[in-house]
Amino acid sequence: MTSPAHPERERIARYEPTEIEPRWQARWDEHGMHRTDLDDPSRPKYYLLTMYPYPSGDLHIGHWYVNTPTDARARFLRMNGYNVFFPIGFDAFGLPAENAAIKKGIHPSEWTLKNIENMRRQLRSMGATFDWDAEVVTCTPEYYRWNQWIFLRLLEAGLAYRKMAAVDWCPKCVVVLAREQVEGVDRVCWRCSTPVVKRDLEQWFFRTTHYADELLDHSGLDWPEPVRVMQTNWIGRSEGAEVVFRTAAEPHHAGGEELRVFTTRPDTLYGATFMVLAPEHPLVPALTAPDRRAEVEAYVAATRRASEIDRLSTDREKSGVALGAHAINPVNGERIPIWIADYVLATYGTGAIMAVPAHDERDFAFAVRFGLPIRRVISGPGVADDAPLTEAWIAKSAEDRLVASGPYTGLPSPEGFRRIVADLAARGDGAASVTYRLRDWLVSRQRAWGTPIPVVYCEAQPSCGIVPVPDDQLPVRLPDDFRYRPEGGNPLETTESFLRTTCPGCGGAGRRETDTMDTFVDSSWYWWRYLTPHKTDGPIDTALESRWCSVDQYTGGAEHAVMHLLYSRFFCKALADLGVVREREPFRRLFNQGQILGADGERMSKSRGNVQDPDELVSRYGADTVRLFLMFMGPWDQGGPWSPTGIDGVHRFLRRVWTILLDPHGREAGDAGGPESEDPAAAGLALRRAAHRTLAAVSQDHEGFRWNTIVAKLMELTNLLMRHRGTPVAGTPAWDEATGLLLVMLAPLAPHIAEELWSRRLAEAGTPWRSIHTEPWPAADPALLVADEIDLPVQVNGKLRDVVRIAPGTPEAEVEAAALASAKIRANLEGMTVVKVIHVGGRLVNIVARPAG
RNA sequence: GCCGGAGUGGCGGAAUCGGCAGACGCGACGGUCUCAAACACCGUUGGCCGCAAGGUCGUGAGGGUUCGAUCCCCUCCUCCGGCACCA
Repeated sequence: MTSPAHPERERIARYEPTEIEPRWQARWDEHGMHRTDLDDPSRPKYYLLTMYPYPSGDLHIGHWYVNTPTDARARFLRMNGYNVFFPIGFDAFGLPAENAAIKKGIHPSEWTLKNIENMRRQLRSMGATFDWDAEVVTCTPEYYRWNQWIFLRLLEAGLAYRKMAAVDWCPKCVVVLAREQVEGVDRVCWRCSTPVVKRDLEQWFFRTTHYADELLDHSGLDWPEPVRVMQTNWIGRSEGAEVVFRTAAEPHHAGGEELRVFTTRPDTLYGATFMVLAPEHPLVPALTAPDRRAEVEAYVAATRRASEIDRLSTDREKSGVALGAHAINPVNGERIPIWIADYVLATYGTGAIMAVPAHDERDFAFAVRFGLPIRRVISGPGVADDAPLTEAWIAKSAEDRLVASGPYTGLPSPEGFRRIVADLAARGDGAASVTYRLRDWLVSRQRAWGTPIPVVYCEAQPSCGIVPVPDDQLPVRLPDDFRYRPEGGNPLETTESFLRTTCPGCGGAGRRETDTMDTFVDSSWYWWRYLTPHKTDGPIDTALESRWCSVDQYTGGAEHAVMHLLYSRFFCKALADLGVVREREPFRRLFNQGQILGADGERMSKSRGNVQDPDELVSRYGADTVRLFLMFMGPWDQGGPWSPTGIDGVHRFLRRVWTILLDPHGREAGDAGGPESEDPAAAGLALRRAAHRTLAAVSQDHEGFRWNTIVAKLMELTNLLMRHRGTPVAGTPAWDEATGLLLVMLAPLAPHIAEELWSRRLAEAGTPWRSIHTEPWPAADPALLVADEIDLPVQVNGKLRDVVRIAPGTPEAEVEAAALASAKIRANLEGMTVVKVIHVGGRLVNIVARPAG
């Protein structure tokens, strides 16, 4: 590297990020620069939240992709005068720790805490401004105690309750399986390949449906439209009616049982030609005729092996079985057969539908498959009332009207809807009703590595039943000594020290609940805990919550668009109603960054072996280069497969900045004659203009998280400075202004190199050190943003033919005259007649012309 | 399958109130420096035709609206995220 032939380049030290970066990180720590004074009233607050990571063991490049741009925003906002709170923590309960524990025979807590230790170190190497004093680790009793406290409050409020629900069960491992543990189309256990079965268990739920309508309301939230749409569809509000059918008497069944169906189209009630129950519907056994029993039971068993995604696939051929029973249509007394089919879900509506094949696609497919009657009861304008149907007729127009519907025949469809519902309601055979696709949140997990659900089953005689653990006995701690047994099962069920307790009600024998909570519970309120992570007399400091919430900006992956964000919104509303917090919405503004995939285009995971280790890149290029490269790769919301191609370009850019700042007068061997001939004053003005244009654009790009274009613009400015290096412009006040702005603009993105060069600049000027990260973000000078001439494209029939140079504000007529005067344009208009001239002010002129004659 | 998103040079991407497609970077090619190489710096770089001037095609495919479409509408293809026990 030291060639005597290059004396110029030896004047400055080489850019050595591995030397610079740890030095500044230590200095920032010493100065406590990133500890937020939550009580500072002098500056406006800004709560910047990034989704906390799962401590999987090693940081991969995806963590950098998620966190370093957010850190750039934190730094940018501080320079803009905000008191920024930017905390970090660990989402520390979950399945991988249990898997590791089973594999290595260690306690999941040991595995988790070790991972956290390593990840803290790696996170620090980003040079991110996390406030580590606020750190939260959800697997600590200090944290999960308050999960339990919140659970108890929800229980008291009737927002937590128990009911039966089906789980996927591996009979061989004797465990409940997560969805990702059920593999393949034949749905077998990931460990032992045993076919998975459904098992019904009594489980705990949170009543998210209580807030369904409020959750549909996203007003006042600055969230990406796709997320709002996905949540709206997920909640899936449907307005319709419940209609009460009754079962008919059969040799095997007395009849008269109520069968409630939910329908969004009560106006098609006369078209119901059969009824379909979910195979899990409680009346199925009673309704099944003896000669159908074998077939029905086989079908129910088969359904319980299928996933919901398969069941709802419209791609698949419809399947089902008739029960050999009938229902009576309340409007016309008609007997229609009752079937079961897996496309009807027990968890939606009433678990039963009236099938109107003429006007529902799924029912149509089912009727065709099984030869069931299809009866048109809605027709449109210009269509015969009995026109045959080749597909379901779904609300073709506002003028649709009822046909073959008894007294309702001829009514417009909406009117028929209202009248039929009103008449059913008057007779007690139905009522208008709203159903949601959203289900209550099943929070029970049959796992050992999670928050114990704080209830006790009293085993005294007489029994107190299910007794909540009193607040003063919280936390219910996980045992330190549980063992995963080779024969499987939830270890909590066999850990006597945990299991055996006394009933808080009567003091008699009691058994602890062994279900733990879904880890989404942890992540549904962690941002409040960041404000006071060690508070012991409650989960949340209300005064700080009032002051700091809602979160001003939340950033995280789009994979959380629905569940995590919806659960968090549910928690916020429930806790607001309980008086624990004041705000009803947790996150005012949301941004979804994309995901970095492995080089193979698949999600990065250890098992796939496609994980990119950032440490390696950091030691080779430095954190600043890695940060900048991730921001430069493309739009932040896009993500994409990992490829290091191009990281050298970003590194070269930083080296050029280094060279420009430390050696402004140097020349490189390959430099051309250079712009010495240029007028230095004019060049200086051009430089200032470029710097201020860059500043204006960069400031704007920050608001939209457009890191890639910020970096590109800084590169352009740098290229311009490079051209003036070694010319009389270098070292002038214009040069100093431009290089100063460059450093300030670079500071949020590449904080170490900016700080280093800034400190040298201050030292050279004899000014005492002040961190560049406390510099105020400058405002662009509007006078320098206006160009003194514009190159205006001129088109003929939409094709670019010439460019004319005009002064801004030139009157339209003059611009058009100039365009028409151009020799190239005249040549293109040869033999043509100008039809019209379209002039988009300051943007372009388009001359529309036709062949003459 | 359903819901949501994305397809632009050899590669990552830029430009969307409908107005110069390809900014910036990688790679490649040529040059300066060097005994040489590396580094650094300067220049060229969408395809096709042309010595050039210039022309022409071109933003996943096909159609439409418009003076003008990467951008709006319709149909289709591919990939990514989610689908309720991964986080």
